[in-house]
Amino acid sequence: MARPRTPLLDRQRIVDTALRLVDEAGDLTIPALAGALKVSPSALYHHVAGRAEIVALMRAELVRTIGEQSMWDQSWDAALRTWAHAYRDAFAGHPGIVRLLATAPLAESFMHELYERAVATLEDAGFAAGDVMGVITALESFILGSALDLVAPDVMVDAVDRAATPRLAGALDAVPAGRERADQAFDLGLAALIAGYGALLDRS
Amino acid sequence: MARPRTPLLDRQRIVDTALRLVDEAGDLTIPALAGALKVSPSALYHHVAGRAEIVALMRAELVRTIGEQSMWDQSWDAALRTWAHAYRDAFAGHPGIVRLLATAPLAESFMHELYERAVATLEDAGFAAGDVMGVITALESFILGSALDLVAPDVMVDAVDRAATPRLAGALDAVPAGRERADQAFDLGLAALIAGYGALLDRS
DNA sequence: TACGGTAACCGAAACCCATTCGGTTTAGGC
DNA sequence: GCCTAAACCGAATGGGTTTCGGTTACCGTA
Repeated sequence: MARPRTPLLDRQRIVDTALRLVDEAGDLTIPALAGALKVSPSALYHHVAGRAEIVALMRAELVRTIGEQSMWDQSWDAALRTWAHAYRDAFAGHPGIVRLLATAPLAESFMHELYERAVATLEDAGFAAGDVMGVITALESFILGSALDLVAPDVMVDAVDRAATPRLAGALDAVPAGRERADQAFDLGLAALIAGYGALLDRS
Repeated sequence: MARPRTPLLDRQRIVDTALRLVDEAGDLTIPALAGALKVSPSALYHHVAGRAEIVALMRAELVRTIGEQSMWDQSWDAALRTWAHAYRDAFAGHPGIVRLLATAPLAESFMHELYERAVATLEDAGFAAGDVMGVITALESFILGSALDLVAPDVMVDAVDRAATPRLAGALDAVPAGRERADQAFDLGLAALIAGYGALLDRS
């Protein structure tokens, strides 16, 4: 029980296990992670600087899966649509992680390639130079907000007072439950946002 | 040092102090809150169920300030615009709080009145019954995502490699710093989203 | 006015978490 | 073969949330 003949840990194994753990448990604690790796908590600190770095690695892993798709050789609106869906699907695939990532900046160095291509696509499509980052940022805000909505518990339809708020109650009756509800809202919002971008483009 | 002649605590004082504390310190801990109230940590538990309830009360307080404004006696698009700005301004006024609220559901009972009016406004404007909640949800997602963007640290312009990602670097040059950057992106996205909603309305 | 129940506080303790440090064993370069 | 550095463990530290028992004060009731 000292140094093992073959290493038990490496960064990749830590990240993979952390992702799995967050998916299952919904949160990330060092003791639980160490337990899943059959290792003492302190052993982790020989491979990562701390919990914050593990979260950063998880985000990098997620972003890597997004960047693997090639989407920028389409029209700007199709590209944005594909990007947004890939982005959100990555979150949807690991529901527990959104909470962890929401409280830390999205934009980091491993995003730069992605941004480069997005900027090029939008500028070439004719968006004003001063608008391009705004278009990207607003879309990202919508995606992240939608990812949070995705993991939020369902609105309790039964909890609304049908006498006090009848029209809300009626509107909720027309809404599906669970994942499908969030999906519909996301698709609707994404379509509206991109339609609005199109109108912006026509004016410039 | 037992029961004081006049109570030191009540829920309102706890919430107010918690809000102030989050604004100043950026996070909320029971010891710090108790210290600010000149009270022992355990005393808080006679007035609130726990930390989670304090966070919920803070959200309720924030939402209350949003709901105080009357905005629903305008056209639907002006109403949504006013609502979105009020919503986000509430977050912007208490930057530290976004992080706390992002990790918990938005929709709670004290939101119902607000939703009722929003639903009525949108339905009366002609939105399809099946779309109304989606319109509201997508807008909220955008607002919450923008609030997170607001408190996120600035993209480090110096950190982008101008040789590797020249078009990103150029686009960032056209972007202001700090609060103004987030404001621009929010205004752009909000305008686009509502324009897209308008197109949706025309089709139904 | 006396009394009993309840409310508001404190202090200590229990438990969990992230992190650090010293100790032990092994791998790998010279 | 030796010596350094690496990989792990165990214990300890410090901070966080929450619970519990004890003490004093308020308040309704007789």
